[in-house]
Amino acid sequence: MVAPTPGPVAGDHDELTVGEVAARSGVAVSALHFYEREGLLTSRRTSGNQRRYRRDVLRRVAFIRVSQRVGIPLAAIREALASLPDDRTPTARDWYALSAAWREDLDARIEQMQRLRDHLTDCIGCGCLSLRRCRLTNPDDALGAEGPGPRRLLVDDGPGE
Amino acid sequence: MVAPTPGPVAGDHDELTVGEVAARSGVAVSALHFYEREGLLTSRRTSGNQRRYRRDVLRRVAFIRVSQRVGIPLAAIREALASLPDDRTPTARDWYALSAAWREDLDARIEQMQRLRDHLTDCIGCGCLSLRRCRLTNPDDALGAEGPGPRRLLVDDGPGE
DNA sequence: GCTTGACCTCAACCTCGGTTGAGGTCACAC
DNA sequence: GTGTGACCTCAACCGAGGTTGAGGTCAAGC
Repeated sequence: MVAPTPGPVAGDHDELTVGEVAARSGVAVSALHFYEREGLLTSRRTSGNQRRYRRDVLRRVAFIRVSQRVGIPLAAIREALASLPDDRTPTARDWYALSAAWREDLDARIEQMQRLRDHLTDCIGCGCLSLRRCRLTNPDDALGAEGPGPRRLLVDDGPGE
Repeated sequence: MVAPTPGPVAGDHDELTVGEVAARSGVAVSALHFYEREGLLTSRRTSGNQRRYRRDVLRRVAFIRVSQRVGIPLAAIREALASLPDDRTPTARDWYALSAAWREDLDARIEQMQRLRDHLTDCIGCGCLSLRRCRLTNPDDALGAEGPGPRRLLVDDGPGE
């Protein structure tokens, strides 16, 4: 069903068809089209209007999926990828700079999660989760990619309870 | 704008109106309605069909927001909350059991992120991100609440490159 | 030269987590 | 008893991140 059929594969070329990219990356063709529409990928077109990708598209797609997996929205991934050269295959140095930037973001997220883990049980158990002094309710992060809804989590518990 | 207006507040009651819950939790009234429709919250109705919440709804809402913040979908939060007694105010013990279950999930997520962080730079830089042996591409987690799309991240890099 | 599967575009639809607005009711204060 | 603001329901809409399907083209193999 995938590559080793005797169908039309680009075979020995060093450009990849959209189907090949899909098979190798595990991402649906429709998603690759979508990523291209959204400006995360680019492709050359053949005379017959079919997409041909440079091999480094695989690394781009991998970067996209890994980034999404940790909760980074596509818009932010697009911005990050925009720092890569569009006209040539990015070097290891290019990728290094990119991933180093992500590292900071990841560090912050990990720290936030650890804080959450370390205080979840006692905070929920004792009721302070709804108090303004609780560390969990303090939106002190600058990740900018949290979930939907208001940025502040909880603000007040009043005099009661 | 919040509680101390001379408007209609439930005041000294120990039940809360939807507006009071919204003000104290930092969650919009529309979101509270939504949570109730989705079965995450319950309320009593007055003779005039208005919602009245027990005070422990604040802790429920806090739990919902904290959980969402780490990427847990509402459906999973609803299931977790279903383990709380619906007819009485949950005890500290009830909450403890709930948050303990979340802890495991959090531990797994943190570990996954750390693995990602520790291998992101070298994997992307060296190109192994697209290789099947890469640890980042290994979907060995059992979190069940990852992003959309295929669960496997990358499967193959072929003989080239 | 024809078949067949991979490819193309475009529009519609989907889930999630809500928000917005219309049209109407409730309840507290004066 | 009337005004005002908080409340009610219901339906429509939003943005993110895609998928699905219709209708048509391209290209490799026989």
